[in-house]
Amino acid sequence: MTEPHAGGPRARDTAEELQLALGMLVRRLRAAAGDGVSLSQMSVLKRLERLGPSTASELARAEQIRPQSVIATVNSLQAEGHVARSPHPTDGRQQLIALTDEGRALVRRRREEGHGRIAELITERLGPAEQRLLAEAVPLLRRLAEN
Amino acid sequence: MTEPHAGGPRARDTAEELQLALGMLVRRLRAAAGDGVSLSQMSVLKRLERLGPSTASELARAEQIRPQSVIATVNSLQAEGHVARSPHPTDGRQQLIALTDEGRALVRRRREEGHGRIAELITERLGPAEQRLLAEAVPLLRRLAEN
DNA sequence: TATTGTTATACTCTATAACTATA
DNA sequence: TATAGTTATAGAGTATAACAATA
Repeated sequence: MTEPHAGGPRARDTAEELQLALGMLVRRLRAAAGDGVSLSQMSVLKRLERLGPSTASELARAEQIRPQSVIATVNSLQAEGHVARSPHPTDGRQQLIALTDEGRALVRRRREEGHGRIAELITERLGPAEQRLLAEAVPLLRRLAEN
Repeated sequence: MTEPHAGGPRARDTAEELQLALGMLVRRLRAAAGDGVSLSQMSVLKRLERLGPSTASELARAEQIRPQSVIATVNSLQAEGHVARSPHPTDGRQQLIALTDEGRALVRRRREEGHGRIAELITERLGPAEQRLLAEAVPLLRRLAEN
């Protein structure tokens, strides 16, 4: 019964527990998404804040979803006044999507409020050492999620 | 500008990064869900394996979703032969939901295969020390997700 | 009356396929 | 022909509201 060098049962157990926790956390967050802005919408708004004005393709690549899916989200955000489209200066096929002032204010407000439920949970349920451990682990999750 | 005693900016940053990584990971896992069994379906199957035969209410509580939502998932699992319903022995209102032999075999097979994409990602992208760190952090995520 | 399960319906999120406009 | 954006449509996942059956 030799162990696989880099993983073995531990990786498998971690995977199972992680998947379970992931599902539950996402459900909890979705249920708690306030302000009338859904998780996906918020994700796109934050992405625009980081990237600046972007095309649908760029957003889709960053979010790891299809351009068609991003467009659906962008349409709803535009209808609510959080983003605006403008024609690309040189390529007539492209549309630049950008935060409106209102969208930017929404993201800022959300950040100041502590990112809602998840920050509350972290401070309520984890001690200082555990919070540090979690902070170290999050970049690893990020690596798992990246393309 | 006094800091909250147990959190402060660190918890807020962790929350933001965690939420971003969470969304991306779930999308990646959903896209990779094989075997014709979705993430929610698999979650219910695993839950039944842990809990044994359960009522819809019990499952809903464990999964943190509404009984109506669990019933939709159970209906699809039953149509595919992975679970079966039987009347509760003493309470005529309740239905016991249990894994069929086929459902049990599916969960076992999935575990032997290493829980699919997520275990692969862990062994491919993280070194041994990072895997240990992640394994320590997963129970914390679990705590955040619990009721 | 309270509890359990259920059906009907709707919304979010994402996908695939097919179309339009521009390069 | 290739690329960017888009529309149409569908399926998973979950919610609320309303109802039926049983306790």
